[in-house]
Amino acid sequence: MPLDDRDDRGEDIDPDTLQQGRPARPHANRLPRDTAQKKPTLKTVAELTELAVTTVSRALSDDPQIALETRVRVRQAAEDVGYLPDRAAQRLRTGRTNVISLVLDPHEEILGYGTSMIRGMSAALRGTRYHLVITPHFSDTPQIDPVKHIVRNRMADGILFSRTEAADERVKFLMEQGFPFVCHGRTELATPHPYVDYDNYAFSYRAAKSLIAAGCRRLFIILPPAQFTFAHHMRHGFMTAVREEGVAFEISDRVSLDSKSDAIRDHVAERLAADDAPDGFICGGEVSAMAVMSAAYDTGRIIGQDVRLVAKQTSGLFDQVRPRIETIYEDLAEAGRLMAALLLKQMGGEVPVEELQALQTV
Amino acid sequence: MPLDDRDDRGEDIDPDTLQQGRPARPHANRLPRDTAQKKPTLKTVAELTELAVTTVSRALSDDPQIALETRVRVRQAAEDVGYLPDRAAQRLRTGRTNVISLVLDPHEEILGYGTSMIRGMSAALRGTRYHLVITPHFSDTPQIDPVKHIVRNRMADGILFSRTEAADERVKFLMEQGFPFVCHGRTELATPHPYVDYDNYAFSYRAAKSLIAAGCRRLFIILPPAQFTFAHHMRHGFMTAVREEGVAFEISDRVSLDSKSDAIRDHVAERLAADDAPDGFICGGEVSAMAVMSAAYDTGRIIGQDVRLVAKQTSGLFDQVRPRIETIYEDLAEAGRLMAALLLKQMGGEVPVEELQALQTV
DNA sequence: ACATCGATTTATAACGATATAACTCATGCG
DNA sequence: CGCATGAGTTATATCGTTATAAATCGATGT
Repeated sequence: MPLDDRDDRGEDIDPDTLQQGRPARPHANRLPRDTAQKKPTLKTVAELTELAVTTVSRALSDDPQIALETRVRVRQAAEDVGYLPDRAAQRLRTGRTNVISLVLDPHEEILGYGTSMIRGMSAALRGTRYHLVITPHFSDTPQIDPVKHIVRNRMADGILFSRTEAADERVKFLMEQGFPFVCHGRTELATPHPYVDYDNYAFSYRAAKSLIAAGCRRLFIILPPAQFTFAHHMRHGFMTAVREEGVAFEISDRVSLDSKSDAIRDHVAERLAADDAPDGFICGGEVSAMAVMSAAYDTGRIIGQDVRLVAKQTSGLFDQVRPRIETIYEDLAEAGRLMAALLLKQMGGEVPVEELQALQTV
Repeated sequence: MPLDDRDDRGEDIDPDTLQQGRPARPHANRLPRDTAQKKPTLKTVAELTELAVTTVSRALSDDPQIALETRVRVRQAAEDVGYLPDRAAQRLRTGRTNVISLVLDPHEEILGYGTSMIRGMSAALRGTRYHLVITPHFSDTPQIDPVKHIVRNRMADGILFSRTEAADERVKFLMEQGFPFVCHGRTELATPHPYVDYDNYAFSYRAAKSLIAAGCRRLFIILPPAQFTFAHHMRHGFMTAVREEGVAFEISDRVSLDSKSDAIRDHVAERLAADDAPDGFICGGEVSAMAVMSAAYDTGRIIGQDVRLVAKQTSGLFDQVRPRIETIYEDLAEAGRLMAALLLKQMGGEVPVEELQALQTV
């Protein structure tokens, strides 16, 4: 790899940083003396060192064929003129972008979601040649659109995404294309694929057991929309627990974790007002948990006494929510770290797909 | 502009989308017949139409010099083979990236913040040649690092960012470089620059007036860290109101909007336990408002009775928070829309800087 | 008939990097 | 003395696009 252009070590102090009145001219020279009227390229360094462009290129990528002394000299010259390789040219020639793209739906439920995950991914990518960029995607267009766009335009060398569906088009597409990716959540496709998932079966199993142990006799669970694989996992864990214990239950069919929070609140409030009102709630997300809490409040129920609630916690939000509720933590920063790590591993060379799968326990 | 590569119209139905067992081969042919063993380029289209590469290029960019009939023919042929211009090559040749970069700090306070803003920006960019990508930045490294990186490596044609400081290094740098940008929030630099800001003076002025009108006699405001310009605005609005009304007040010096929410809660709880406890709180952010609420709860205060709270609302969170609190809304989606629009205007040609400044009223 | 013009189309040269193959030139060995 | 060896360096071609200048050709005007 040529000059490490990732960390902008702050060694170039602009002396004119304080000159306010000066009109902005495009790409004003950064160096005190007018060494660089325009951006330095390999040619610039080549002329400076009286070597061929090719030699400079190889020297900068630490090719052992180039004499060590030459490599040092070139590296020094390159740094002197502030040479940075042109990403576009590198990309055109090599087909590599040095970019990893996270396709993220800045959905309401995303609250802490994206944040922590991004944090983990950035951490895992720090020190590598790769940059993380986020491509926003909104649920009003097909999930696969941004993915196709990235692949076709080679906007990245690898893709990360979440909200994986049981028959995920993105997974199919990327597998076909042989394009590196790791997704958060599994599919139910026959072909194995790389993923990082959280044990949502265990989550709702444990949540249900906990509610029942606390005395709840009618459980209500709000699931993700059915197309997401983890909806099945959550349902399954929930069903196993309620069957084992033989308590009444309901699975919301009118609202999902992705519903507007007002809709969730209204629906829950309605159910709470009924004769057969549930006394225990399970929410796989923070927004829906807030909605359940407001519904309880609005109908005069006290959380922790009249009704109980177990929610999945992915941010620090519930640390400040009162009354306190029971939460089960999903470490999304770790998930992000893992996803990026597995992607790197995958791009590093042929790896059996089993080594690219990870399940986070609750 | 050549073929619109933004919207992946879903016209290519992969017939083998269901073939699971098939091993993934890199960039398998998408078309039924093996027309394209490899990615089609201008050359491909040129051969097909028996025209020169140059002609095809110009035809696709709707050059009036090319006969209309030819343009139509070329466009058709390009579509037939699924031609998409190579971004890297375009970028190398033209120096344009067709990318706009939002540098975002996925900070805790960001909750709804980023989400809405991104939504607005995406909306404003829809239908243009530009793509929005988000470059995450964490507060443990200088704010200017990712900006420098983007400019030096020409990772984008324009930059958007938030959390503007009074003497913002990024603004200075970008002005010097003549690089297009719009920031959320103003600086206090002498040079005027493009920005979109919210009237935070009015926010805290109105918040304070409202609390006083409701009977509060000792106001407590939690400000952003002092380096951010809007900290000054908020302070000023607050001070004006309390002076006009002659009530007691305190400005938190131990915690800021960026403090960990636990720290805010502990501090507020401490103040609430004191003899001279405040009875009215103003929070410029959602996380800190939650912290104030939990502190009130933990010390046995009832929000809306014993103490009051006015918070800035940027997401739907407070719709579900109970008891309800008074909020003042800041429309971040609109801010994002505006920022992107002003950036486009700026990149479109020389525009007086006054036309690139916007202030959102409360 | 010939220069000129307008409407099209095209050849050529970049943009900045790297993969490939070829070139130097001193050294070692038979 | 000639030739293979190999370390070190370099020339050339190419990635896919577009800016620039030039070429083609029938039609027009004098």
